Amino acid sequence: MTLQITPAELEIMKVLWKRPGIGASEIVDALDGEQDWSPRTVKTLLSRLVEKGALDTVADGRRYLYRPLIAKRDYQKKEAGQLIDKLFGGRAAPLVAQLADARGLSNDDIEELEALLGRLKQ
Amino acid sequence: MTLQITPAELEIMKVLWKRPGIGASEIVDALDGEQDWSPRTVKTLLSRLVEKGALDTVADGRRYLYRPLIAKRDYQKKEAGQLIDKLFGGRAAPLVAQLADARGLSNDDIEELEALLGRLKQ
DNA sequence: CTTTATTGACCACAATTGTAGTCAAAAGGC
DNA sequence: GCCTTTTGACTACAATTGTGGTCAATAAAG
Repeated sequence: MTLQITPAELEIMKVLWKRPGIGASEIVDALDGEQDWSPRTVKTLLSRLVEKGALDTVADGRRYLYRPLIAKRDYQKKEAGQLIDKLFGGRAAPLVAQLADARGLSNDDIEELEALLGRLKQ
Repeated sequence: MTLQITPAELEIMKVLWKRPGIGASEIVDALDGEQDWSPRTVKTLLSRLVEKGALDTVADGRRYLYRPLIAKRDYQKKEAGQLIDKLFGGRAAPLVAQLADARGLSNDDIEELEALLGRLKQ
C-alpha cells in the first residue's frame, strides 16, 4: 500500500521539490511550457496528492501553500529499487550495462561512477 | 505511442521471455506461486498483449502458442532510460548512487561495474 | 460597494487496468 | 457418439488516471 504517485502527479511533485511552499497558481506558472494543463487540472492533481499524503498544506489566507511530505531522494530510491527488482533481478550492474548500451555514458558519468565505486570499496 | 506494457502484463512477458512459444495453460502453470490469477485473467492479459503487438501467436491446433515480439533487452533499455529521464536528469551516475545508498552494492556488483567501466573507457 | 478573478471543494467522464465471467467450438475420455 | 475440459472470443465492471467543469466564498480592482 505504498503511496502511489502517477506520472502526472509526479510533475507536480517535481515542481514542489524544487520550490517547496508555493501555491497553486505558482505551480501552474512553473509548469507552463512543460505541461499544458488547465489550472483546474493542476488543482485536481494537488488535491489527490494531499489526499494521498504526499503533500502537506498550510493555509495562506484564501489559499494553500503546498509542501512535499516525501523527499525526492526517497522517491528516487524507491523507484530505482522497484525497477531493478522488476526487471533486472535486483542487481544494479545489469541496469547500468543496459543504460550504457542504450545511450552511452558520458565521460563525466564514467568518472563519477568510478569515484563512487572507489568510495564503496573504502 | 510507445507500446505500453502494464505491470500485470509484464508478468506474462517475463514468463514468455524465459520460455517463448508456450501456450496459455503453460503460462498459467508457470505463474502459479508467483501470481495467483485465474486462467481467465491470464487469457485476457494475453489478448491485450497480442492486441498491443507485444506478442505474436502461432496456431497449434485448437490453441495458440505465444511468442514475444519485443526483446527483453529492448524493454529493459526503454524502462531504464525512462526512469533516468523522469527522475535523474537523464544521468546514470545519480541513479547508481541512489541504488548503492538504498540497498548497497554487492562485491560482485562492484566488480562487474568496474569491469564495465574499464571496457567503456577502451 | 459592485464587478471580476482566484481558489478550494466537489463533480464528471472517458480511457486504462486488474480481475474475471459467459459462450461456443473443439478435443479427448469412455 | 455423448460428456467434460480447454481454449479463444466477447463481455463486464470497479478502481485508477488524465483532463477538466461547476459552484460558492472571497479577495482584489475600480
